Amino acid sequence: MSKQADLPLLGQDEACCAPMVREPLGEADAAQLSRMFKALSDPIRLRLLSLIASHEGGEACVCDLTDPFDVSQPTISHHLKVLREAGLVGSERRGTWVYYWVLPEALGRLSALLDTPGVPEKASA
Amino acid sequence: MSKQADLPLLGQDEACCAPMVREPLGEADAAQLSRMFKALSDPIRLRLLSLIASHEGGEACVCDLTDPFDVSQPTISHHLKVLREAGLVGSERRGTWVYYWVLPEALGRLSALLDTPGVPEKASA
DNA sequence: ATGCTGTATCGACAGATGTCGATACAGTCG
DNA sequence: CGACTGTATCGACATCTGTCGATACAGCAT
Repeated sequence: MSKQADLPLLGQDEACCAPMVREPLGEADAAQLSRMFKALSDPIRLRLLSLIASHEGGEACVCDLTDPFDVSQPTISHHLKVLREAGLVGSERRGTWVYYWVLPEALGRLSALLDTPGVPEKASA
Repeated sequence: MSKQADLPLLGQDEACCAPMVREPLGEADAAQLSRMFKALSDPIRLRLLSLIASHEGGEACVCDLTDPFDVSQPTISHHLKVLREAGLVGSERRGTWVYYWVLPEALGRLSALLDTPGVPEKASA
């Protein structure tokens, strides 16, 4: 995590949305999107994200997120930071605990990008 | 991010599909999905994928995929291999040229995973 | 066969990433 | 205040990743 330090956070506003099946990505869009996908490219981060997203109330305390994994607390903290800096989650300290929640717009944009029009895709029953 | 060499290709069949907002990912699913996201975590691969996906006929020759980038031909070949081994694209040699196409099911599964029920998400007009 | 073009593989290297233990910081509770 | 718990940062390290030039391989053309 060195290059990209100067980027504030990933904005919730930039980056294209149309399915990539429609038109080629520009360099800038690709750069930004790739940083979000990179945040999803680790199994622990993926599980963290799903734990947060599926936690009741839509948010989870770090204390809930450390136990399920076999890695150290600093490592979890590091992964949470990556998710946060990718713009995928938000966080806030409330008293003793720090809470994380998913930013649905970010996930939604990635989902839309990967959407493949024309494929049934299970008709989310 | 270490073990994974022994995995053949990413199967088109395993891995969960339900939005991660619904329930936490298991370790196995997370591992497989993370490898797909890792393939998307590079700007060049993202642009390659979108070039392939949006190319007429749904497939593109490597010869069409090399020029648009500032990197060497071996590097493009490497990135295409990563996409292929992640199960995101298929490829075939036809005479002199090698063609790549997107595997919509794979993208669709990732899209579904990231889908955030309850967010308008632009109502794909 | 010989050469030529398109694509893949190899070996090497700089830089990025995940992990850890140690430690600093933030709040709460005696 | 001082001790204690929860979380973040730091520095170090092994491994992984993207990139290159060199080269091998595949198929067409001469």
